[in-house]
Amino acid sequence: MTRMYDNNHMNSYIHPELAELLPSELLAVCLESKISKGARLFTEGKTPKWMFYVTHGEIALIRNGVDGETAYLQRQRRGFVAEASLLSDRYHCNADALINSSLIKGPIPALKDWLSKDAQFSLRWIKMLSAEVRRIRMQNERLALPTVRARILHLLNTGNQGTVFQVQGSPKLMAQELAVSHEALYRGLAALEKEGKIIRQDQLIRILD
Amino acid sequence: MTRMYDNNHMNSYIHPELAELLPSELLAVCLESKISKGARLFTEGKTPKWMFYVTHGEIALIRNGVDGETAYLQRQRRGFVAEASLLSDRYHCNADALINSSLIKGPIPALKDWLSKDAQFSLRWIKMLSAEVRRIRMQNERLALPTVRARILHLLNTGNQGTVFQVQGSPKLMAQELAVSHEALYRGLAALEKEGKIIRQDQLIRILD
DNA sequence: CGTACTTTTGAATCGCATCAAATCTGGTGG
DNA sequence: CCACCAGATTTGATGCGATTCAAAAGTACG
Repeated sequence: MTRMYDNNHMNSYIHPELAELLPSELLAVCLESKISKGARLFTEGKTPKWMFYVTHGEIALIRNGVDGETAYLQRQRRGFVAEASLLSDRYHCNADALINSSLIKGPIPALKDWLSKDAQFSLRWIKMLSAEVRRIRMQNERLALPTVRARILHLLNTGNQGTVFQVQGSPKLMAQELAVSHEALYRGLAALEKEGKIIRQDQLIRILD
Repeated sequence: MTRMYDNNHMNSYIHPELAELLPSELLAVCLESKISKGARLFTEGKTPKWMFYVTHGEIALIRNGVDGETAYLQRQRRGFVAEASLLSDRYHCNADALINSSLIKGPIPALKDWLSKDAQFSLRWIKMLSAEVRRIRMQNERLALPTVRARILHLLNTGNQGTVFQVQGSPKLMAQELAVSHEALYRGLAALEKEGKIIRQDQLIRILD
């Protein structure tokens, strides 16, 4: 359950986002790895050694509250995890695999090294972080809405461009992302569908009007 | 009501955070400016020309929902505004002054220029953005909590180190930050005080136990 | 075919938003 | 200095919406 699989040098062809972001020399020292459902990717307080990029699966940043209950800081299905810890001397939260996942990891010392000598790479990194800031701010705005209905509509309107919204993972995960109970989400979606504002088809939600 | 005051070259001595972050040549081309309560600092869709740093006052990032109601993406009393738009070709939201405010602004082309040639500056910028990402993620975690009580406790426990929490601005603004009604916040604080978990003294909240 | 999980509906309860009103506060001008 | 006003703080009452618990129906998978 908590075993890490073997590491292998990665195949850059299949990860365009990384290939565009990282200098090729850096890409060459990145490794592919896998992690099993339930395993811990890194631990709060430890010194960051690797940057992670999720290619398949789902990784969650987790903090444990005083009561022992777990709070999700971020959930990542495709993209960076802990990109904000790159220059930190310690991780600020735990990261667990919610399902079996595939990752690419890059050694942080080398990353820092390149950032400090390759200003163009730094610029790209800044751009990536800026996009992340905007994304999280949007999520903030969403969670500040008082009703389930409003949060759903906000997600449909801003989570995706165009008239079709793709549910990431499952409706239950979507409920967690909206910080509402899954029952409330199901009811909210059903209400919107009855009103003719959306049409659900499997993983897709068609937005009308 | 919407008049901008004159600009002046800034006095770097009084802003240590900026002085540590920016190269001195960049600091030299920054300007001080003031903005009146209610005035708009920048507008969604426009091309970013200036980076802003709030020294006194309060600036809010604002998006208008479909119903015309306003949603707050960020509120800044001291620190950067729109730091995530530095490399964007357009602002992603509006920014208004909630009260008369003092700002320092730096020209974005010069900032970009320096970022692309001064890797150490880029590193510091990355560090600043990373801290912002962590801060907003924390706020996310807070808003995901279902009850007013839990949000208050989360803010008290994480919003500040140590046993004393300083209310930023006013309790009403604190309520908005927690996305609860001010009545609910007052009641929540009163309940916590009656339970002996906190003691309120003006702007300070002493956390017991 | 059974087991585990998801989806859905139902009912009870609780907390919060909202509306209302009273008190308190600081600031302004007469 | 006091009268006044605008806003903040506080308390109360009501209704709605969401959580929670429960249970049924649907679905995937070995």
